[in-house]
Amino acid sequence: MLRQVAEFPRLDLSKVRFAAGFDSSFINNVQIAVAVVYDVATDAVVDEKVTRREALIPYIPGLLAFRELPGYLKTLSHLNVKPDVLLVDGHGLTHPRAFGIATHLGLVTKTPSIGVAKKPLHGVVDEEGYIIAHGQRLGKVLHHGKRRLYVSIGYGLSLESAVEIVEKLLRGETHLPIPLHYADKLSRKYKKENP
DNA sequence: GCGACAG
DNA sequence: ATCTTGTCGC
Repeated sequence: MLRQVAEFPRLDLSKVRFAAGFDSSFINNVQIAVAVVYDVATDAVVDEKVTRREALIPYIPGLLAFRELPGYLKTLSHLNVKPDVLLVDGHGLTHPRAFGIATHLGLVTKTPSIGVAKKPLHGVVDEEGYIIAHGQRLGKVLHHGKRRLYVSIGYGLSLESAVEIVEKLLRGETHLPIPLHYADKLSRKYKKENP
């Protein structure tokens, strides 16, 4: 059971202008960590950085942050635009220990964060699509086109805000919200051009 | 012991 | 995540 030791404040969306998406590609154990900052006000990418490093830990379900977080922190340190919110490929509180990679990144950087995963990891989904984990509604399943997205609180915001932000960043043609979509594209492109 | 298991 | 060809469809 999760003891609520953190607040899940509702965010003033008019003050959430820069949304960053974090994603990784791998060449064996070399992580290519990408961050793309999107300006919600002008609908444009305003910053993007790529970083490479050797991942020291293999992928183990539940321990994703141990493998990928260091790369994200390194990439984040190179950004020129400071994000208002962080979108991470993976889960936040809808995690066996209520500490997925989105939560980890948000806590370490003291920045509101959201987990956006393509597959479920923990918890049960109720009739309304909410993901119940640790006795609370910590995430929500969003249906986009024919696919689904598992959105969860990362850190520093309410589930309502997390969902509101993700839905605002969804575009008809893409599966993932734009910042993550661009981050995914950039990481693959970088890998292809820099074997 | 068995099954589940983000990226 | 990554390995991978053709193929169905807008």
